[in-house]
Amino acid sequence: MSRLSQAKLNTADHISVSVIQSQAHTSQVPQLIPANPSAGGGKALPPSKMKKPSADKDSDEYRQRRERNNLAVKKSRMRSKQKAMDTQQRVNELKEENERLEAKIKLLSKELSVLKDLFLEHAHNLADNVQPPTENVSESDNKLT
Amino acid sequence: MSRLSQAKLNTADHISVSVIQSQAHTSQVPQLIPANPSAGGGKALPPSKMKKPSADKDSDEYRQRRERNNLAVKKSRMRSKQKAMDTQQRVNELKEENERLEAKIKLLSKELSVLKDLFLEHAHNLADNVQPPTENVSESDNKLT
DNA sequence: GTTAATTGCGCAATGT
DNA sequence: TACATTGCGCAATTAA
Repeated sequence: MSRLSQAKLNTADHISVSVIQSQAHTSQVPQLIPANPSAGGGKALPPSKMKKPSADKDSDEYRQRRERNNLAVKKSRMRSKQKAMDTQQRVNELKEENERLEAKIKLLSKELSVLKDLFLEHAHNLADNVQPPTENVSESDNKLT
Repeated sequence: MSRLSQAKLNTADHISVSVIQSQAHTSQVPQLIPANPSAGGGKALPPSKMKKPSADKDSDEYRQRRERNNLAVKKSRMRSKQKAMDTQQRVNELKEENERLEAKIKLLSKELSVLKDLFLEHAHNLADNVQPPTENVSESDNKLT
């Protein structure tokens, strides 16, 4: 279990915040947007327990960690996408392989069918001819067309 | 092409910003964090073109749009994940199917092999016996083992 | 033109 | 402690 805080917050409590990257456009100051404009009464969050009102986010170390995590995230997502593509590729390959195999089965079945027919034919011939253990094989045996 | 602004900004220009959800923990004020502390000189972004310094983000309509988009995003991501799972499932199914087909091929091949052997046997027998239209068939003819 | 769907990205919590 | 994953929201873009 996890993400409860966020989900609760943004979805339920409506306490989302947003910031912008500036430069390319808007360029404004980060703004806290209480999606709950109605909350005129109580302060949603007790400003207590703020160890570093100033530092913390400004911390050099914090930024480093963030940056590294961002890289890790990007990496992870790339892998994820690559994996998905590979899986899709695998599906295509397996499909082809399948068709190949089915074709082979079809061919083998056909061959078998032919051979079996030939066998039946011979069996009939034998049934007619193999009678005379002493002197068989005569023109009359010929039942084939 | 797209996302250039963001990529440029955060990655290259280092003008990232961050905000928090508050409540469950930190609960601080949104803070702009110029990853580029060295930029003491020029104002990165001309504060011009701010139509609504106050409203905009507070806009009721804005929140509605955001909320709708958030839902859409969630939906889209769910679908994406589901699709990935389905694809993986498909791979498994195809693999099984493949094995099934290969087994069948093996079986058919075996059958064919047997029948062919029988045929050869018969052929030899015939070669030995069906000869005497006149009387050539002699033991000496037997080249078989 | 509006809305929904996608997509890249950063943050934070959590997993390893 | 570092890196990897994952859920989430934002904004830009694209597709309906």
